Formats: sequence, structure tokens, C-alpha cells
Amino acid sequence: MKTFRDKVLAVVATIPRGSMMTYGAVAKRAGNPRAARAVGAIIATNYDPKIPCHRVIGADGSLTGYNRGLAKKRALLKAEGAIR
DNA sequence: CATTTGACGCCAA
DNA sequence: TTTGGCGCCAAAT
Repeated sequence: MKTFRDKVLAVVATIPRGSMMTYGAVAKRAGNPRAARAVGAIIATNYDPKIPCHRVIGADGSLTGYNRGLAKKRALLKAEGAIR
């Protein structure tokens, strides 16, 4: 059993290429459906290239933020086909 | 150890 | 439909 932060990172790492998941969904998968905020805080502080955090978006499908730059995030999603 | 902040989510106006 | 406010959790300082 790892910390919530590790679980969240693991879930994010599980997101398949070309797909996206909301913070709420990740939080639910991590074990706490109400911890959407915590997920954001965790990912934001965890600078890890192994974590495709660009596949994590807001509940309405909006790109909330990205530690490498929002423009990069949108470009990656577009390149993967997650966005039109 | 306690307090504040933060890449959210949902409800009300 | 859009904007504002409140509630939630965990991590960082």
C-alpha cells in the first residue's frame, strides 16, 4: 500500500495514449472520488517525465494546467489524437 | 506539527 | 448559459 500520491501517479501512468481522464476520475481510481483537488496538487508538484500528466484534464474536458507549459500539453494531446 | 495553497468539482444565483 | 461561491483532499512550506 503506497501513499495516495503514488497511487495517483500510477493511475496517470496507466492512461493509454490517445485517451484522457479527468482529475475526478483519477481520484476515484486512486481510491478517493472527492480528492480531485489533491490529484492536481500531487501531479503539479511531482515533476516526473514518466507521468503523462498531460492526459489529465478537468471534468469538463478543459486543459487546466501543465508543468511543462499548457501549449505543450495541448500539442501532445493533439499529436496523440486525444483531441481532434 | 499547524497552516496555507492548489493543474478540481459541483451547486446556486 | 455563464459566473460566483463552497466543499473536498492531500502535499508543500
